[in-house]
Amino acid sequence: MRGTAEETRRRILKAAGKLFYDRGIRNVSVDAVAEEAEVTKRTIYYHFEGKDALVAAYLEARNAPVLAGLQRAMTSVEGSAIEQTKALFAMLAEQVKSPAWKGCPFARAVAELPAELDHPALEIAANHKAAFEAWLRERFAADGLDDSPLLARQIMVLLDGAITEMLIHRDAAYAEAAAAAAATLLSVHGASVHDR
Amino acid sequence: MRGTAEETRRRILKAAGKLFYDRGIRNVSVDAVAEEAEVTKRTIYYHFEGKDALVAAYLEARNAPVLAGLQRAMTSVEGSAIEQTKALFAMLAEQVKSPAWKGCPFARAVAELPAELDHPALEIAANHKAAFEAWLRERFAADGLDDSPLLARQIMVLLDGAITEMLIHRDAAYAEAAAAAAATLLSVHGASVHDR
DNA sequence: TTTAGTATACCTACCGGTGTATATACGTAA
DNA sequence: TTACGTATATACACCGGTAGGTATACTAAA
Repeated sequence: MRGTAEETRRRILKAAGKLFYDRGIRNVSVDAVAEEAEVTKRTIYYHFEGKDALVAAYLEARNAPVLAGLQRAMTSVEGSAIEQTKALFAMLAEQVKSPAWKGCPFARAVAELPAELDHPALEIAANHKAAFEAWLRERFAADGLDDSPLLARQIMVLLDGAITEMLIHRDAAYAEAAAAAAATLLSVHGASVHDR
Repeated sequence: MRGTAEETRRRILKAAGKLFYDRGIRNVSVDAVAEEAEVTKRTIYYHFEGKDALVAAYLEARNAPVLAGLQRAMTSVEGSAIEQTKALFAMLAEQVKSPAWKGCPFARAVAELPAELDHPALEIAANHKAAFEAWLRERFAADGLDDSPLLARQIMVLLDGAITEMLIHRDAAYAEAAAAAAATLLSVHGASVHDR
């Protein structure tokens, strides 16, 4: 059997994504990915240089969709920066209800991979986080908020903090607490509920 | 050769702690722990039921010292809740400078271990986080702050968020942003810089 | 016929874990 | 004090399973 190379590659990546995210990178063997993708291990090594490259490709593939999801969570609601930021944390609170939710794939990859081995995945994760922070900065600056670089950074901290706490406690209350904190910070920096 | 059992056990735990924290739990074999502890693997399995039990014991051993460190970071400075909370994040900003710093061992364990396997370490991590949150709650209530449960929760989010971001970016700026956010939240909830 | 892609089978290293022999500390009785 | 028995503690050697990775033969499309 032989589909196109691109199709096979996508199937491998999809299987890898599911398993890596669900069980953790080091807990998933290349054999397991092969079985999930209904492909032999040799085929995986035809398409990817090794497990590390597969992991990097997995994170790379997650980057754009996750970023888009975060942005959509905010822009899909009409309203000020405060209301949109609240929507962001509301989405988080919603996600934790699903047992399949396992936190942020990028943060988990960094937590799992020893830094000194400079795994290619580490840079991908850092770029992902930096990208959303930059997007937030623009968003807040567009609303004319004071010190949007600091504000964006603080929202990132709240976001990843809420994810971490929810992963540990499996309790949406942390997303709600983070939402309230975000609203407070935004209003202090000049945001009002009704502008824009 | 034979020291006391307690001494050997401590040596194993010390070695396990160093390696698990430095490289990640799944990246460290029992053999590696044995070598680091200058003990044979069989000795480890005499003292611990298995790797899972060793991991649990490692986290259990970290609980009290880490908690004490966090509390000391706050109580060692004179001043209001705001000043003490700032000191907490200042300690974090200091730690990230060390290359040996690898974030929160509890959060990393949770990120690395698949939840559905209900590894004993997961509960230990959750209890640790809950314990510091409870302590913060008491601390803030003692200062007469509004809604100390919410406030404590928000500080926890900022704390673990700052740790996550710093682990990813290796940049103390996130601890500083978190410190500023914490100060803002505290003052909104009734804290002043000079009370107490 | 060539060549990109897939399958079978296999390799070596190392994983967590164990069977068993041995060495030492310590309570007990002469 | 000494001799001894026993529980405790460590060492050595080993196990089956599985990890990441590969040699090679085959297959199907161009």
